[in-house]
Amino acid sequence: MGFDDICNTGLGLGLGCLIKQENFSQSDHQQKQKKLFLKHDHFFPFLTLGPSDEIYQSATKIGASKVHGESIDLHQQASSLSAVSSFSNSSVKRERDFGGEEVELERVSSRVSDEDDEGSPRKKLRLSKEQSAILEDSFKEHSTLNPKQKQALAQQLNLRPRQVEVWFQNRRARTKLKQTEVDCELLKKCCETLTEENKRLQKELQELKSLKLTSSYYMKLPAATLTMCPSCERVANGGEGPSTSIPFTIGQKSHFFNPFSHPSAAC
DNA sequence: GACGCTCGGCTGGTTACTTCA
DNA sequence: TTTGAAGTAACCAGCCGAGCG
Repeated sequence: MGFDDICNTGLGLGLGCLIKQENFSQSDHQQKQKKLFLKHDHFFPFLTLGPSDEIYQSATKIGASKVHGESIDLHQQASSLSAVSSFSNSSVKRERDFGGEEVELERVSSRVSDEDDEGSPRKKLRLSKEQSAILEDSFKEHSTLNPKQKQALAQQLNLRPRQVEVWFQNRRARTKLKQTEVDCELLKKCCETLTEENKRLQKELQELKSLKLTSSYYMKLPAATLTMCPSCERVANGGEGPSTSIPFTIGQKSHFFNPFSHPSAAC
C-alpha cells in the first residue's frame, strides 16, 4: 500500500463530544438524579482525522454515549404531555407591616390541597429569608430528603412536610434548569472551538493532499531512512536532508483530538 | 419466580401570585 | 402609577421502583 492508497482512502474529519460519568455509590434513585446533572469537566470534545467512514462511526458511537461503561442519553426522555389546567379560584392577599414582615391576609380558597390535613385553605406564602436559608443549607447537604429529614425540617421551619417536599422539588428543578443553561453555553463554546479546529485540520488535509507528488519521493527511499514520531505518527527522514520539514501522516487509525488537553494537533 | 396491585417519590410542565425594574 | 419580566410556591399527570399478597 503506497501513499496514494493512504491519501485516497477517504480521509476525513470528525467532530464529537464525550461525556464522562462518575461511578456512583449512592442509591439508585440518587444515581438517577445525578445523571441529569452534567459536570463541566466531564465534557471531552474531540476532533478526529482518519478514514471518513470510521470517523463517522466512532464519533457517533463514542459521542452518542458510552463512556466508563455508562450510557448517557443526552436527549431527555419524551416529556409527558401535561395538558393540565390547574384551575384555581383561590386568592391570597398580603401586606407588609412596618418591620418588613409579611402578614398574610387570606381570603378565599375553594381549592383543597392534597396535603391540607389541617382543613385550612391553601395559602401561597412567601418563605422568609431564614426559612429559605435553612432550606438552602439542607439542600446543599442532600438534594433529596427522606421522610424523617422532611419531618424534622418541617418542624424546624414551622412548615408542613408537604411544603418542604414541594420546595425541594422546585429547587431541584431550578438547579437542573440552570445547569442545562450552563451546559448549553459550554456546548456552544465547544462547538466554536471544534469548528475552528475542524477548519484548521481541513486546511492541513488539503496541504497533505497537495504534497501527494512529493510524498511519492519518500516512498522510494529505503525504509531505514524514515523515522516516525510515535505520538503524532509523522514520518521524517531521520534528520537527513530537507525532508524533515515536510511531515505526512500515514497512520490509519483515527486521530482523537481533545482541544482542551491538546490546544493543537500539530507537533 | 412471575404477576398484579398499591404506595410513595420523582420529574416535567403548568398556573397563579409576588416582586422589582 | 402602570406594566411586563422574572422568580417561585403549589399543583397535576405520568412514570418508576419497592413492598406485599
